[in-house]
Amino acid sequence: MPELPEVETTCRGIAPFVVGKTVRKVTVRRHDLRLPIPRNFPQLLTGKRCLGLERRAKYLLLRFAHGHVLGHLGMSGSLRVVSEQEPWRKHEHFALGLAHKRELRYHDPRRFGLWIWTTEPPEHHTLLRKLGPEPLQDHFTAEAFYQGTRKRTRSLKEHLMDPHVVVGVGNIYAAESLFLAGLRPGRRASALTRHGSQVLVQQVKEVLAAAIQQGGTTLRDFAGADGTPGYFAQHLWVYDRAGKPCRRCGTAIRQKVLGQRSSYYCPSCQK
DNA sequence: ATCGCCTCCTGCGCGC
DNA sequence: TGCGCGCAGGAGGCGA
Repeated sequence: MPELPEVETTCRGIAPFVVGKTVRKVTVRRHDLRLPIPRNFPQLLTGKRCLGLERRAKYLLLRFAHGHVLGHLGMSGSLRVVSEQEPWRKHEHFALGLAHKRELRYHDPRRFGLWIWTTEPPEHHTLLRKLGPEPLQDHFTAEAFYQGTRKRTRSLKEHLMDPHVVVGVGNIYAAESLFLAGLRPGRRASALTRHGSQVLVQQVKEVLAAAIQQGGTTLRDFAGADGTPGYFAQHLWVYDRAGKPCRRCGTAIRQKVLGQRSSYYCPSCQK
């Protein structure tokens, strides 16, 4: 299940097979994702050349001359490039036929993902309009993050995971960056200090950059476009380690639910 | 505006 | 082995 590094890994992995390539064929087996795949997807895309592929937050944008495909992998979505001969797996919902008898296949057991068409500039689309800054860009600053936490009563972790505050920080990387910043996930956001924000923002950037470099995190079923897993999981400090000894001090890692999501922290290393 | 809870869906691992 | 349960990497939508 993808967070920003997994989406970025996917984006980079499929780009060579997609960008500049003409869509030969569109096959949709199931339309009923979080939002329905448009019925006219095949007519819209067949014979059209993909002019660009980019990631915004955890969304993927395929640019065509007449509009954009806007995709999101949800909790369990993944894309891979396969030979068109390859038998369809369970939960593969659509395929874009590409050059050299290859196909881009979308797999999503839980169907929380979405693939839609938009003719507006994608940044104006309802789903993208209100998103916060990209964490790896310079305008995601400690000062801006600090200001956003003022008077916020929810937990620091929920705040960090809010895509309107900053995009791409999901449950794993929120836990990891809070650990590395030495901050407890359950503290009120408003209790963050300027210095705390400085450290946290720096750690968010470092953790995400490192995860991208490692090809993302594979917990259960994430794999890059060629099916290879990511290697970040072996570096996790706290995520999914409840009861296990802290890798830094040996204290048992604690688990606590915040905003309906499991949160993990070291009660000794994080204040 | 903000918060906190609910929801969508399927699969997996656990305890009995 | 089989069942029921809780939980899973996201995020929009709701009522308060």
